[in-house]
Amino acid sequence: MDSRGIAQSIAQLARMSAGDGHVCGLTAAQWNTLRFFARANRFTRTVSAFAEFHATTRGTASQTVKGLVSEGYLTRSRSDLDGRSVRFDLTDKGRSVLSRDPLDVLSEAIGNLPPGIRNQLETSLKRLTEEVARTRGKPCFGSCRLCCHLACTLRKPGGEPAYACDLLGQPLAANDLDDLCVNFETAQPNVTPRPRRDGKIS
Amino acid sequence: MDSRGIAQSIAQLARMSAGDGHVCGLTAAQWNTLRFFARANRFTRTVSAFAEFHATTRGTASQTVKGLVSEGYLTRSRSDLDGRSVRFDLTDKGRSVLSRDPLDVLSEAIGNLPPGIRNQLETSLKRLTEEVARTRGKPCFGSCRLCCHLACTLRKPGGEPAYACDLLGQPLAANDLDDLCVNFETAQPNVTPRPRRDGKIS
DNA sequence: AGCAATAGTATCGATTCGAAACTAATTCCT
DNA sequence: AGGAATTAGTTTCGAATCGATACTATTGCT
Repeated sequence: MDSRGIAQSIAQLARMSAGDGHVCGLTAAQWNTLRFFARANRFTRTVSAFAEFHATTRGTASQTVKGLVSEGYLTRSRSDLDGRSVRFDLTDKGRSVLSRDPLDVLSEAIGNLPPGIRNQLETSLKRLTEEVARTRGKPCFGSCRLCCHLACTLRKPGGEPAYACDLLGQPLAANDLDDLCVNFETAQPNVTPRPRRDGKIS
Repeated sequence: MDSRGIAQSIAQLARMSAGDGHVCGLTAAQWNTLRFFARANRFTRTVSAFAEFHATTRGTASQTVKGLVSEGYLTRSRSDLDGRSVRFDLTDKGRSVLSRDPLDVLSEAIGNLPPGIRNQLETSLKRLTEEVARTRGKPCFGSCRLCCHLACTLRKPGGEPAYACDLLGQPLAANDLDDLCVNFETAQPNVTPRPRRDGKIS
């Protein structure tokens, strides 16, 4: 099969797995939104970040989020650091409905792959995502663990390491490190970082 | 990353690559439709097959196809074999616009993968597609070449082989063998074929 | 203080979608 | 052969989605 065929099979796999929509009374857009807010770190659980992730406009994203708030799947709270910013968090109801995520049929199929194959798949997908994001000029949403902005300091030898985000100047808990972040940038030499508006650093 | 993360990255890759819609004046749904009719064999270029492939209803599929016909990307012709059936074919205009397919950014990224990695990716995707299709009870749309219904007869030793579809009882040209087919069934032992309504055989 | 950029919201029109009703052709069953 | 059930495709309607645009409020820069 040629590259185009493989590209289409990725698209079809995503379409097929996304479900027929309307599972548990949620639309496809709402499922995507919940998945995003379940995986994004606290700097990233915003309307703007979700809009960029979901390749839509802020207006559309705002509407979808508003619907989920009014139905009790998300809570809305203003940011202390930035008066413009609003953060959205999953409620217990939101978390519990995600246990019936229609995308799980794909997750399970992936879980059935042999570990080596699965790792290879993950690596390939990461590479493809980065490459497409680069040609599109869009951010690529990785986790802190592989991000060039992750700062790790060891208080004392043999003790617990402390993490922080270099870009935002904010501390990171150990279980924040695997969550998605808008500000992700691959930790890798010989890559000129794309221009970006800075965070709350000054 | 866990299986769920990989599943989501497949979904995100598809979303990101599908483009912001509206490229060349075509919507995302229209692009998907053109891609399908460009890859499907003549038994499969129908509204019903496309609806199943695209995980939508026949009504929606019919509307999208109707729009593409009226804009000159597809032609509509009734089937000789089945008076109910209608076949749609790409026009030259349809073929030419596909050369600017926004999905090509992903195709190119895939083309940049090392051949071994690309083959591994293709294999994994095929396996995942089959597994998801099986749990969903949906057909999986493969090409004749790997289909259990492909019949190959050799007229005379050393001559050109002749192909046919066992299920439909129809001859297949050599360049039909790589196209998508609704009736695809993996050629593989120890698999009980799922129940299906038969084709035009009798 | 003044201006530009950013985060989020609201509104409007076009498109899309799913569900259901409908026509016509075919197949199944007896 | 004849009638019921199935299948292919279309149409219509209402809800949801989306993109574009305008708007408010906050922040950053000078």
